[in-house]
Amino acid sequence: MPKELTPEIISLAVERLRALADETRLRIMISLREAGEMSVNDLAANLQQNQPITSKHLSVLKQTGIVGSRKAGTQVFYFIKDDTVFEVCDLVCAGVRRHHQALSRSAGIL
Amino acid sequence: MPKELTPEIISLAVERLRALADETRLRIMISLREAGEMSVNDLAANLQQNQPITSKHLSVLKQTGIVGSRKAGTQVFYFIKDDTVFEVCDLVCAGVRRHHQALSRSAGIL
DNA sequence: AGAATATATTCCTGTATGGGAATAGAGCCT
DNA sequence: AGGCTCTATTCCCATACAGGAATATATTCT
Repeated sequence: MPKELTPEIISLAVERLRALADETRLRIMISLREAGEMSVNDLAANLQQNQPITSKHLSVLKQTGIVGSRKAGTQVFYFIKDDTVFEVCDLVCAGVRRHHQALSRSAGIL
Repeated sequence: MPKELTPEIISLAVERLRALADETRLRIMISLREAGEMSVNDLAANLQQNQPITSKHLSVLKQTGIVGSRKAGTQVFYFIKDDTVFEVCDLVCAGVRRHHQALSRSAGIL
């Protein structure tokens, strides 16, 4: 845990966690991680989701500083701005796996 | 990112992120990290929150495997079960700080 | 058993939010 | 300018959820 855990930092951390705690947004992050950068339409197609919804989710991610954007003509390319979110995802997934396996074990025992 | 990112793992990761993405629950985690383990009432007092609310949040954290509990008489002591959440918090807070500082800098320039 | 304490659960309410549909805005092209 | 493509925004609806109050459950003690 960081040195100074002020209420403001806590609040911002919650905001960032909330931004990641959504399936569509997490899938956006996964796509961006793989592709480097993507336009809104490409992302929407990749997620099999509407363009407006994709755009809205991207704005949430951008607001918290997780992703950035680059304009190229009529398109807007989004990219991951803060690489630490990858480590966050890795850690969360690792924890999920452990918990999942523990549950499977106890279910097997029962 | 872990090797196999199945829909199930993604869904579980979202569930765990959601569990952390709440100010009260994050403060519970901070308290537990500092104290090792705490009873529900102690936590409620520490958070200056009702006992039922604290209990409800603890059940959310427990459901996702983030915390565990130990019964001692009429009391129930909760403790952190998955240490990776600390690293998650550290990473998120670090990212938040960077973003926050970047915003401060650009605000100073303007 | 009855009282007291500690925890969990239920019901209710207001708010926040994800998704859908329609629309507005921005930039390129002829 | 007009049309076209891409993106952002708005409105609406249904759902989820945090918080509060009251209550139920469990355990210890006399």
